[in-house]
Amino acid sequence: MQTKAELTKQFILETVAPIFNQNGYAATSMSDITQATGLTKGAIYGNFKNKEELAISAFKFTVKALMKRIARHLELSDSPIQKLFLISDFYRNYYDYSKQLGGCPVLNIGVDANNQNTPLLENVKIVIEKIQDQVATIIENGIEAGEISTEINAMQYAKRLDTMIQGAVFMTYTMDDEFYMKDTMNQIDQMIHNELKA
Amino acid sequence: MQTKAELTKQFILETVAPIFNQNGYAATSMSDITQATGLTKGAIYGNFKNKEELAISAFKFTVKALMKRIARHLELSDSPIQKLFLISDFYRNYYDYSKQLGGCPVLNIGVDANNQNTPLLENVKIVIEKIQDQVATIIENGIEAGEISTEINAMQYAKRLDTMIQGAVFMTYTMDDEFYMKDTMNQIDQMIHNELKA
DNA sequence: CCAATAATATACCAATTGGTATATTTTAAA
DNA sequence: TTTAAAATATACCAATTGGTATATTATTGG
Repeated sequence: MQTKAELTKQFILETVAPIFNQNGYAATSMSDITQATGLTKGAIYGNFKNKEELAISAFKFTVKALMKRIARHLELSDSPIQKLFLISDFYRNYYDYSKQLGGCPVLNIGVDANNQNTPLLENVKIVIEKIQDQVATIIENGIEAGEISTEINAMQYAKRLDTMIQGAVFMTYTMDDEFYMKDTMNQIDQMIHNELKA
Repeated sequence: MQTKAELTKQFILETVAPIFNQNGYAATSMSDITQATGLTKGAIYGNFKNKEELAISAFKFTVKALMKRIARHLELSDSPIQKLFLISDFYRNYYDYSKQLGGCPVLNIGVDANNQNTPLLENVKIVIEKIQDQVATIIENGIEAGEISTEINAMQYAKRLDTMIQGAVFMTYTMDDEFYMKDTMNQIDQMIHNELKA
């Protein structure tokens, strides 16, 4: 059984995470947080050392939910190459899903923290590396399974896919137009077909 | 001859633009601005209505410089397809150049203004559309000149290029690693060769 | 060189910022 | 049910926020 405090901490994070994600670090005030949670400063500062620790925890909270969701989606197939198609499939609906999170945490916090909040930025970097490692592993498994050409540099392609996806997320949000997301995913599917397949 | 006030206005913009671009709107305070310029609030508010107008003017100032630089680079060839290669060529060195601007204004202000500052976001949208129109025009000229396949949808490809470039800018800045920029530009060159060429 | 005006500096405003010390309430084990 | 401890609320802090009214200084055309 969870203690009351653990539940409160959880509640604060799930309430505050989308706010930080939407507004950014500086534009989110402690009074935004007390207002949204209905709690007082005592409760917030009792559970988190300061604003920065809260922002980092909130980022981790959002990323954890996102990663779990992706991982679950990738379970729909065991085939490495099909898993790659499942990634583009996941991002086809990412605009709607990520809106619930307050936007894409990697993009938003990545840009927001740049030259602003070093510890926060470090956490974003770690997440990006983790994602790319996972995609690279899928590609490597595909090569071993004979599904993907041995010519392919797994990490390079993982980074290419990640770069294209982040570009599509940025354009989709900024222009408020899902065309970018959908078209980029079509482009990625074509890449998998034409360049990656053995 | 420019009046003293016009020179001051110019000076404020060139001093303040990179600060807004780096920090974002909320994280840039009026005292940051007075400190950086060495001017007082009287001078700032005498030249700009308020913080928002200053931020918008600063964004336009940066974009103007950037667009001029790109336009000049594209003058190096008259051939549409060579102009496309010149675009990727320009962005190969974009990390170093854009650092002087305080980062990529489209990416930084685009993300920062999302759900935060509607007038600022509108200005970012207009810039993105303008850029895409220009690229689409180059592609259309290439089709007319017989350099580019008639199968190509100019605007779709302009958006794809823009999306990939923005993704590369984001990854390069967030990871502080130019690999993303360089590799994406190689990828774009390959696309031009393999998909666009007539 | 002078006067009208434009430009900038100064001093101030209420509101809000992140954070803390302390008081109060709630929790949970005995 | 009592009680020690944990969790939350309250009241406060100095510093900073964006912005303004007014005083002072520069500028520039005649």
